[in-house]
Amino acid sequence: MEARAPEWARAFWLRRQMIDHDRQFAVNIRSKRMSYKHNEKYEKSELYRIRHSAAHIMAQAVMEMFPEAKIAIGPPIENGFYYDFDLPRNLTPEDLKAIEKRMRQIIAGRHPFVRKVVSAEEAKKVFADQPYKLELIENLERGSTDEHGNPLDEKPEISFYTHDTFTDLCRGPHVEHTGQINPSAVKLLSVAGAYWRGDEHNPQLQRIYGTAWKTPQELKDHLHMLEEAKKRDHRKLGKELDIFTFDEEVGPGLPLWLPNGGIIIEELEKLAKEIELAHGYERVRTPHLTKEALFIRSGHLPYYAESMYPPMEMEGVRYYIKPMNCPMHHKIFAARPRSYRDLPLRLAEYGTCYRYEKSGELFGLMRVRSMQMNDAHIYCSEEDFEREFMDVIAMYMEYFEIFGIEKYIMRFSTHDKAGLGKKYVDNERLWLKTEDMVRQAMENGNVNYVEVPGEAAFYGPKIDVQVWSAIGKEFTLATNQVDFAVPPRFDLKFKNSRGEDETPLCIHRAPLSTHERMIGFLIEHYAGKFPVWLAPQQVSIIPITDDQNEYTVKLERQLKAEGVRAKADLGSDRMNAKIRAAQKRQVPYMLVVGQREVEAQTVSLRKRDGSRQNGMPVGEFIQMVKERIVTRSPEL
RNA sequence: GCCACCGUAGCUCAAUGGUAGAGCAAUCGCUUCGUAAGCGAUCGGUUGUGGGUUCGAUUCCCACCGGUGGCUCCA
Repeated sequence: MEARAPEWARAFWLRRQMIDHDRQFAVNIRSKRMSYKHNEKYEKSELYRIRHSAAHIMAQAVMEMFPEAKIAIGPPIENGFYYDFDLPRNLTPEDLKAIEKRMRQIIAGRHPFVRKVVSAEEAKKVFADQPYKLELIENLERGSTDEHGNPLDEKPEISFYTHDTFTDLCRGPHVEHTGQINPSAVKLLSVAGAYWRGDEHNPQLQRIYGTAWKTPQELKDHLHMLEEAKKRDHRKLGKELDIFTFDEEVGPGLPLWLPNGGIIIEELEKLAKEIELAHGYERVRTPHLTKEALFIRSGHLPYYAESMYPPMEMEGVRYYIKPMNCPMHHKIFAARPRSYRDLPLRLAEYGTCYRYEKSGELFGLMRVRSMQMNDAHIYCSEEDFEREFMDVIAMYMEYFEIFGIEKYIMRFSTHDKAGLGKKYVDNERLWLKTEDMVRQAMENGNVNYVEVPGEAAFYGPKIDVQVWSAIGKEFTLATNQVDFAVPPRFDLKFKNSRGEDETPLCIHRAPLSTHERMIGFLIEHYAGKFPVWLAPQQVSIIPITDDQNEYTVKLERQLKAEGVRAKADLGSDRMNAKIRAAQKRQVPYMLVVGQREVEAQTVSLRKRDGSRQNGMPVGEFIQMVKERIVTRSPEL
């Protein structure tokens, strides 16, 4: 008999895998305040000083070009730096070239960076006509936040850094003199709009992004890496591999899944159904439309209206297209009286939702307006909460192991005080309580996570799994959310063992994200080389001459009968061209058949990695493919 | 939504103030070949859409649509 060790316990070897070292993101596990984007090691590095100094040099060049420019902030970032300016006119690509050229001249001057601690009075005098700097100085004076808007514990010193003719309010550190920057390892990349202090109600500034390295070779390598990343961008691969398309007349953010994409969706749903069955979920189905009343009750309308498609009116009643499935699932819970014996009730649905994302936020498949969520709602008592919550985490692990997903961070997204009653339901006591429940569960399960305040859902805290797209954008893939707020609004109740009414907690979870984001992510994760079970076409059968056509068709029939996605390639192309075509489509297996194979009833197997196995008996090949498919093996 | 840039054939790209070409793909022939492109022919575009300037606009200007890089926002 099996000891009923919590099923999720085995998953927690994960500890060491949590952090993406390549990105130099800091660990800062369980640190309350630090964003995981901070990295002390980076902040102490020479590269950081080089980039920080390059930002100042760029600001000098811009000030020379526009003496009336107002300067904002210019920090180093991952792989580079930026500086924000308020300028009399918009920058052009030619301006960037001129600024870059001027930067090289300044660098050649070998100007020392000189630090000077000043009083707030003095600082204000120097920056009297620099409103953004004045605002920063006032903040420093109050000791409330640093230049990133992060809260500070103690009142910091106010310091200036001066090189050549340029002085900036800055905490440093910098290189000793501009000559320590290699002028051929610096490059300005782009201009972008950016709101002052990241708030869209503030004026928009012009941000210049640049990159800087120690050597020209490092710069070259970095630019090369950016090029390589573009090649694995799901928007490019998705087109090349015929997975999805967008059509101007259909609308932005509304993907059309091509047959190949349809196959991947089917496979993912099959996987989800298997795993959810094993974890005790039941499948339900709900409409895409509901009356306004439902979303008023759920509380989505005040908090979420901006992201919803506008209502449509029929016979005097307003209907909304659903942006999420939860309210309907709540109604299924409420469809009949519930006993504690019914709990935990786990309702799953690949629900289709529509959200009106702002046009500029759309991003290929990763951010769309129509999506199918790997959704489920778990209704449970408080006592069952930890087990249920961690069972979802265990499910993440099961999936991530199948996909070989290793680079991610679990983000514990909590509320912040400022958002209470605005972004978040106004019940601080329950926020603190449920956050503590999640924290405890994660600690007990020994799962690593990073706590980030201000990222919670409006109804409760959550554990998000953060991943990065090929070109470095961060996305939430999976999510596991606590909801203490909505079940009471729906008046959800169950009879506990003492015969009393109790309100269940609700866990919203989406381990496989949405089809859209998951597949966008997987395309990049695999660089288009899907494992056999997910590959839209698994086998291409290629005759060497027309004489083998009959054998080729027979093989195709045989493979299809075994559930293998095989296709005979009978065109008039030469074998070599057919192989090339299959390679470009990333078909895992090519079966080349000539006279020898027909006679021996074998196949010559070529895998997409180029490896070959000649004279393989047909039965042996079929067995191998089926084994790969059934076990969802990552092996080719 | 905001700022900037971009939009030529299914795809990748070229060209010009005098209405556009190439390669690949597709189609049709020829070729029958042993592990990443055989040869030839044909087809394919009101240069994203609408307006304006001009004798003439695909090229210049404006608006809209769509995309890209950011900001804001998020599964």
